[in-house]
Amino acid sequence: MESVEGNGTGRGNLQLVVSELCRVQELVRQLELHLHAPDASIDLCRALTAEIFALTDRSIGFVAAHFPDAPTTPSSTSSSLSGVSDQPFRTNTKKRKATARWTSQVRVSAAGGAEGPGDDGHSWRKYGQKDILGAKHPRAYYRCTHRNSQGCPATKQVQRADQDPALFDVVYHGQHTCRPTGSGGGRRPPTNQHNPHAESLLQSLRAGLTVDADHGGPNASVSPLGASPVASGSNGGLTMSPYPVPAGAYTEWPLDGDLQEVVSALTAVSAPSMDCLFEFDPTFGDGVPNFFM
DNA sequence: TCCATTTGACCTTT
DNA sequence: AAAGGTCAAATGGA
Repeated sequence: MESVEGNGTGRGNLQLVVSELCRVQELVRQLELHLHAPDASIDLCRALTAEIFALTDRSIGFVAAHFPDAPTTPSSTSSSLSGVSDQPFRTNTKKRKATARWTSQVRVSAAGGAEGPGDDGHSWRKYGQKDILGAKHPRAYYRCTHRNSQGCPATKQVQRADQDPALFDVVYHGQHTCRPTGSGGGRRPPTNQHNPHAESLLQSLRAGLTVDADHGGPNASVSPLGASPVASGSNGGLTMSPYPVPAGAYTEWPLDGDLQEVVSALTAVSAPSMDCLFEFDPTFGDGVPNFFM
Protein backbone atom coordinates (compact mmCIF):
# COMPACT_ATOMS: atom_id res chain seq x y z
CA MET A 1 0.00 0.00 0.00
CA GLU A 2 1.46 3.29 -1.01
CA SER A 3 1.48 6.48 0.92
CA VAL A 4 -0.27 9.58 -0.29
CA GLU A 5 2.14 12.12 1.09
CA GLY A 6 5.17 12.86 -0.99
CA ASN A 7 4.02 10.49 -3.63
CA GLY A 8 3.04 11.47 -7.10
CA THR A 9 0.94 8.38 -7.59
CA GLY A 10 -1.12 9.19 -4.52
CA ARG A 11 -1.71 12.68 -5.81
CA GLY A 12 -2.79 11.18 -9.08
CA ASN A 13 -5.31 9.04 -7.24
CA LEU A 14 -6.70 12.08 -5.52
CA GLN A 15 -7.00 13.84 -8.83
CA LEU A 16 -8.82 10.81 -10.13
CA VAL A 17 -11.20 10.93 -7.19
CA VAL A 18 -11.90 14.59 -7.87
CA SER A 19 -12.51 13.95 -11.54
CA GLU A 20 -14.83 11.08 -10.71
CA LEU A 21 -16.78 13.19 -8.26
CA CYS A 22 -17.17 15.79 -10.99
CA ARG A 23 -18.49 13.07 -13.24
CA VAL A 24 -20.87 11.94 -10.53
CA GLN A 25 -22.15 15.48 -10.32
CA GLU A 26 -22.68 15.55 -14.04
CA LEU A 27 -24.54 12.23 -13.91
CA VAL A 28 -26.76 13.53 -11.14
CA ARG A 29 -27.48 16.56 -13.29
CA GLN A 30 -28.43 14.31 -16.19
CA LEU A 31 -30.58 12.25 -13.89
CA GLU A 32 -32.42 15.28 -12.62
CA LEU A 33 -33.03 16.54 -16.12
CA HIS A 34 -34.23 13.17 -17.22
CA LEU A 35 -36.57 12.81 -14.26
CA HIS A 36 -38.37 15.96 -15.36
CA ALA A 37 -38.48 15.00 -19.00
CA PRO A 38 -41.92 14.09 -20.41
CA ASP A 39 -40.55 10.87 -21.89
CA ALA A 40 -38.59 9.93 -18.81
CA SER A 41 -37.30 6.40 -19.01
CA ILE A 42 -37.17 4.57 -15.74
CA ASP A 43 -34.61 2.27 -17.26
CA LEU A 44 -32.26 5.11 -17.98
CA CYS A 45 -32.78 6.64 -14.55
CA ARG A 46 -31.84 3.37 -13.01
CA ALA A 47 -28.84 3.04 -15.27
CA LEU A 48 -27.68 6.50 -14.31
CA THR A 49 -28.05 5.79 -10.61
CA ALA A 50 -26.19 2.55 -11.06
CA GLU A 51 -23.25 4.41 -12.53
CA ILE A 52 -23.45 7.11 -9.91
CA PHE A 53 -23.32 4.52 -7.22
CA ALA A 54 -20.45 2.68 -8.89
CA LEU A 55 -18.40 5.85 -9.23
CA THR A 56 -19.03 7.03 -5.69
CA ASP A 57 -18.30 3.62 -4.31
CA ARG A 58 -15.05 3.54 -6.21
CA SER A 59 -14.02 6.99 -5.12
CA ILE A 60 -14.77 6.15 -1.52
CA GLY A 61 -12.66 3.07 -1.99
CA PHE A 62 -9.73 5.22 -3.02
CA VAL A 63 -10.20 7.42 -0.01
CA ALA A 64 -10.52 4.45 2.29
CA ALA A 65 -7.38 2.93 0.82
CA HIS A 66 -5.23 6.01 1.25
CA PHE A 67 -6.88 7.50 4.35
CA PRO A 68 -7.73 4.58 6.60
CA ASP A 69 -8.96 6.94 9.29
CA ALA A 70 -11.36 8.71 7.00
CA PRO A 71 -15.02 8.06 7.84
CA THR A 72 -16.83 6.19 5.11
CA THR A 73 -20.33 4.89 4.73
CA PRO A 74 -21.01 1.34 5.87
CA SER A 75 -22.02 0.36 2.38
CA SER A 76 -18.69 1.28 0.95
CA THR A 77 -16.45 -0.02 3.63
CA SER A 78 -18.29 -3.15 4.61
CA SER A 79 -19.07 -4.08 1.08
CA SER A 80 -15.55 -5.21 0.46
CA LEU A 81 -15.01 -8.72 -0.66
CA SER A 82 -15.02 -9.90 2.89
CA GLY A 83 -18.41 -8.32 3.34
CA VAL A 84 -20.16 -10.04 0.51
CA SER A 85 -21.85 -12.32 2.97
CA ASP A 86 -23.86 -9.33 4.09
CA GLN A 87 -25.70 -9.60 0.87
CA PRO A 88 -28.67 -11.93 1.21
CA PHE A 89 -28.14 -13.46 -2.17
CA ARG A 90 -24.89 -14.94 -0.96
CA THR A 91 -25.99 -17.24 1.78
CA ASN A 92 -22.71 -19.05 2.03
CA THR A 93 -19.23 -17.95 2.97
CA LYS A 94 -16.81 -17.74 0.12
CA LYS A 95 -13.53 -19.50 0.47
CA ARG A 96 -11.43 -17.85 -2.20
CA LYS A 97 -12.23 -14.21 -2.06
CA ALA A 98 -8.65 -13.22 -1.34
CA THR A 99 -7.41 -14.33 -4.71
CA ALA A 100 -10.47 -13.77 -6.79
CA ARG A 101 -10.37 -10.80 -9.13
CA TRP A 102 -14.02 -9.84 -9.12
CA THR A 103 -15.09 -7.57 -11.88
CA SER A 104 -18.80 -7.23 -11.31
CA GLN A 105 -21.87 -8.82 -9.86
CA VAL A 106 -25.18 -8.68 -11.61
CA ARG A 107 -28.59 -9.91 -10.60
CA VAL A 108 -30.55 -11.03 -13.60
CA SER A 109 -34.05 -12.31 -13.81
CA ALA A 110 -35.44 -14.08 -16.80
CA ALA A 111 -39.17 -14.42 -16.96
CA GLY A 112 -40.99 -17.29 -18.57
CA GLY A 113 -39.07 -20.00 -16.82
CA ALA A 114 -35.85 -19.41 -18.70
CA GLU A 115 -33.05 -21.70 -17.66
CA GLY A 116 -30.62 -18.87 -17.24
CA PRO A 117 -30.07 -15.15 -17.46
CA GLY A 118 -30.37 -13.43 -20.77
CA ASP A 119 -27.79 -12.49 -23.31
CA ASP A 120 -25.03 -10.48 -21.66
CA GLY A 121 -23.16 -9.73 -24.84
CA HIS A 122 -20.64 -12.56 -24.82
CA SER A 123 -20.60 -16.21 -25.66
CA TRP A 124 -19.90 -18.56 -22.84
CA ARG A 125 -19.10 -22.19 -22.51
CA LYS A 126 -20.12 -24.06 -19.41
CA TYR A 127 -17.28 -25.98 -17.81
CA GLY A 128 -18.66 -26.96 -14.46
CA GLN A 129 -21.49 -27.01 -12.00
CA LYS A 130 -21.32 -27.29 -8.26
CA ASP A 131 -23.73 -27.61 -5.41
CA ILE A 132 -23.04 -24.78 -2.99
CA LEU A 133 -23.38 -25.22 0.72
CA GLY A 134 -26.46 -23.46 2.00
CA ALA A 135 -27.77 -22.70 -1.44
CA LYS A 136 -30.83 -24.36 -2.88
CA HIS A 137 -29.55 -24.25 -6.41
CA PRO A 138 -26.21 -25.26 -7.89
CA ARG A 139 -23.75 -22.75 -9.24
CA ALA A 140 -22.77 -23.00 -12.88
CA TYR A 141 -19.33 -22.04 -14.11
CA TYR A 142 -18.80 -20.53 -17.53
CA ARG A 143 -15.73 -19.41 -19.39
CA CYS A 144 -15.48 -17.42 -22.57
CA THR A 145 -15.93 -19.48 -25.70
CA HIS A 146 -12.79 -17.86 -27.08
CA ARG A 147 -10.62 -18.96 -24.21
CA ASN A 148 -8.71 -21.46 -26.30
CA SER A 149 -8.70 -19.67 -29.61
CA GLN A 150 -7.90 -16.20 -28.31
CA GLY A 151 -6.84 -16.82 -24.75
CA CYS A 152 -9.71 -14.79 -23.36
CA PRO A 153 -9.59 -15.13 -19.54
CA ALA A 154 -13.16 -14.02 -18.80
CA THR A 155 -15.30 -16.32 -16.69
CA LYS A 156 -18.61 -16.01 -14.96
CA GLN A 157 -20.61 -17.84 -12.34
CA VAL A 158 -24.37 -18.14 -12.53
CA GLN A 159 -26.50 -19.17 -9.61
CA ARG A 160 -30.23 -19.13 -9.18
CA ALA A 161 -31.31 -17.03 -6.22
CA ASP A 162 -32.74 -18.88 -3.29
CA GLN A 163 -35.50 -16.41 -2.59
CA ASP A 164 -36.71 -16.00 -6.13
CA PRO A 165 -35.96 -18.80 -8.62
CA ALA A 166 -36.61 -16.36 -11.42
CA LEU A 167 -33.53 -14.39 -10.40
CA PHE A 168 -30.00 -15.33 -11.29
CA ASP A 169 -26.93 -13.99 -9.58
CA VAL A 170 -24.13 -13.60 -12.06
CA VAL A 171 -20.56 -12.89 -11.03
CA TYR A 172 -18.11 -11.94 -13.73
CA HIS A 173 -14.39 -12.52 -13.39
CA GLY A 174 -11.69 -11.13 -15.61
CA GLN A 175 -11.95 -9.10 -18.72
CA HIS A 176 -12.75 -10.13 -22.23
CA THR A 177 -9.80 -9.87 -24.54
CA CYS A 178 -11.55 -11.69 -27.34
CA ARG A 179 -13.25 -10.30 -30.38
CA PRO A 180 -16.75 -11.82 -30.44
CA THR A 181 -17.31 -10.84 -34.06
CA GLY A 182 -14.75 -13.41 -35.16
CA SER A 183 -15.28 -17.01 -36.19
CA GLY A 184 -16.89 -17.99 -32.94
CA GLY A 185 -18.95 -14.83 -32.72
CA GLY A 186 -22.66 -14.65 -33.09
CA ARG A 187 -25.34 -12.17 -33.82
CA ARG A 188 -24.84 -8.55 -32.88
CA PRO A 189 -28.00 -7.06 -31.43
CA PRO A 190 -29.02 -3.75 -32.97
CA THR A 191 -28.56 -0.56 -31.06
CA ASN A 192 -31.34 1.06 -29.12
CA GLN A 193 -33.76 2.54 -31.61
CA HIS A 194 -37.03 2.80 -29.71
CA ASN A 195 -35.79 5.59 -27.52
CA PRO A 196 -33.25 7.83 -29.25
CA HIS A 197 -33.02 10.08 -26.25
CA ALA A 198 -32.17 7.25 -23.95
CA GLU A 199 -29.75 5.93 -26.52
CA SER A 200 -27.89 9.21 -26.70
CA LEU A 201 -27.70 9.44 -22.95
CA LEU A 202 -26.48 5.90 -22.71
CA GLN A 203 -23.84 6.73 -25.27
CA SER A 204 -22.69 9.72 -23.28
CA LEU A 205 -22.68 7.62 -20.18
CA ARG A 206 -20.72 5.00 -22.00
CA ALA A 207 -18.25 7.58 -23.25
CA GLY A 208 -17.72 8.87 -19.77
CA LEU A 209 -17.02 5.42 -18.53
CA THR A 210 -14.59 4.81 -21.32
CA VAL A 211 -12.62 7.90 -20.46
CA ASP A 212 -12.73 6.91 -16.87
CA ALA A 213 -11.44 3.45 -17.62
CA ASP A 214 -8.36 4.98 -19.18
CA HIS A 215 -7.19 5.70 -15.68
CA GLY A 216 -7.48 2.13 -14.63
CA GLY A 217 -5.94 0.06 -17.35
CA PRO A 218 -5.29 -0.55 -20.98
CA ASN A 219 -8.59 -2.12 -21.95
CA ALA A 220 -10.94 0.78 -21.87
CA SER A 221 -13.19 -0.01 -24.77
CA VAL A 222 -16.73 -1.16 -24.37
CA SER A 223 -17.23 -4.79 -25.18
CA PRO A 224 -19.21 -5.35 -28.34
CA LEU A 225 -22.35 -7.33 -28.08
CA GLY A 226 -22.44 -10.86 -29.31
CA ALA A 227 -24.41 -13.99 -28.73
CA SER A 228 -24.77 -15.91 -25.53
CA PRO A 229 -25.97 -19.48 -25.42
CA VAL A 230 -27.44 -19.00 -22.00
CA ALA A 231 -31.20 -18.81 -22.12
CA SER A 232 -31.03 -17.49 -25.63
CA GLY A 233 -34.56 -18.55 -26.28
CA SER A 234 -36.38 -16.42 -23.77
CA ASN A 235 -35.45 -12.90 -22.93
CA GLY A 236 -38.84 -11.54 -22.10
CA GLY A 237 -39.07 -9.57 -18.91
CA LEU A 238 -35.36 -9.55 -18.37
CA THR A 239 -34.24 -7.39 -15.51
CA MET A 240 -30.71 -6.69 -14.47
CA SER A 241 -29.23 -4.81 -11.59
CA PRO A 242 -25.56 -3.90 -11.94
CA TYR A 243 -23.88 -4.09 -8.62
CA PRO A 244 -20.64 -2.19 -8.32
CA VAL A 245 -17.83 -4.17 -6.93
CA PRO A 246 -16.99 -3.28 -3.39
CA ALA A 247 -14.17 -0.88 -2.73
CA GLY A 248 -12.08 -3.07 -0.55
CA ALA A 249 -10.05 -4.76 -3.24
CA TYR A 250 -8.70 -1.78 -5.03
CA THR A 251 -5.12 -2.80 -4.84
CA GLU A 252 -5.55 -5.62 -7.29
CA TRP A 253 -9.01 -5.29 -8.64
CA PRO A 254 -9.09 -4.31 -12.34
CA LEU A 255 -11.20 -1.21 -12.17
CA ASP A 256 -11.64 -0.87 -15.88
CA GLY A 257 -12.92 -4.40 -16.02
CA ASP A 258 -15.70 -3.61 -13.62
CA LEU A 259 -16.83 -0.63 -15.56
CA GLN A 260 -16.54 -2.54 -18.76
CA GLU A 261 -18.84 -5.20 -17.45
CA VAL A 262 -21.30 -2.69 -16.10
CA VAL A 263 -21.36 -0.95 -19.43
CA SER A 264 -21.73 -4.29 -21.11
CA ALA A 265 -24.76 -4.92 -18.97
CA LEU A 266 -26.06 -1.47 -19.79
CA THR A 267 -25.74 -1.99 -23.48
CA ALA A 268 -27.09 -5.50 -23.30
CA VAL A 269 -30.29 -4.47 -21.58
CA SER A 270 -30.75 -1.56 -23.91
CA ALA A 271 -31.35 -3.92 -26.81
CA PRO A 272 -34.84 -3.25 -28.14
CA SER A 273 -35.63 -6.94 -28.42
CA MET A 274 -35.58 -7.26 -24.67
CA ASP A 275 -38.20 -5.77 -22.45
CA CYS A 276 -35.88 -5.13 -19.62
CA LEU A 277 -34.98 -2.67 -16.94
CA PHE A 278 -32.41 -2.01 -14.32
CA GLU A 279 -33.46 -2.84 -10.88
CA PHE A 280 -31.97 -1.87 -7.56
CA ASP A 281 -32.73 -4.74 -5.31
CA PRO A 282 -33.03 -3.42 -1.75
CA THR A 283 -31.70 -6.69 -0.47
CA PHE A 284 -28.78 -6.69 -2.82
CA GLY A 285 -26.62 -4.52 -0.66
CA ASP A 286 -27.45 -2.46 2.34
CA GLY A 287 -25.96 0.63 0.81
CA VAL A 288 -27.58 0.55 -2.58
CA PRO A 289 -29.81 3.56 -3.06
CA ASN A 290 -33.41 2.65 -3.46
CA PHE A 291 -34.78 5.60 -5.35
CA PHE A 292 -36.97 3.81 -7.84
CA MET A 293 -38.48 0.84 -6.15
C1' DT B 1 -17.02 -35.41 -36.79
C1' DC B 2 -17.20 -31.48 -34.09
C1' DC B 3 -18.71 -28.96 -30.30
C1' DA B 4 -21.20 -28.11 -26.02
C1' DT B 5 -22.86 -30.05 -21.79
C1' DT B 6 -22.72 -33.11 -17.84
C1' DT B 7 -20.58 -34.84 -13.88
C1' DG B 8 -17.33 -37.11 -10.85
C1' DA B 9 -12.66 -36.45 -9.41
C1' DC B 10 -9.03 -33.63 -8.29
C1' DC B 11 -6.84 -29.27 -6.86
C1' DT B 12 -6.60 -24.98 -4.19
C1' DT B 13 -7.66 -22.13 -0.50
C1' DT B 14 -9.12 -21.13 4.10
C1' DA C 1 -11.00 -31.01 6.94
C1' DA C 2 -14.32 -28.52 4.42
C1' DA C 3 -15.83 -25.99 0.64
C1' DG C 4 -15.25 -23.66 -3.74
C1' DG C 5 -13.20 -23.91 -8.32
C1' DT C 6 -11.41 -26.43 -12.30
C1' DC C 7 -10.30 -30.41 -15.12
C1' DA C 8 -11.32 -33.94 -18.22
C1' DA C 9 -13.67 -38.12 -19.72
C1' DA C 10 -18.23 -39.47 -21.10
C1' DT C 11 -22.28 -38.29 -23.46
C1' DG C 12 -25.48 -36.30 -26.69
C1' DG C 13 -26.97 -33.27 -30.41
C1' DA C 14 -26.31 -30.90 -34.82
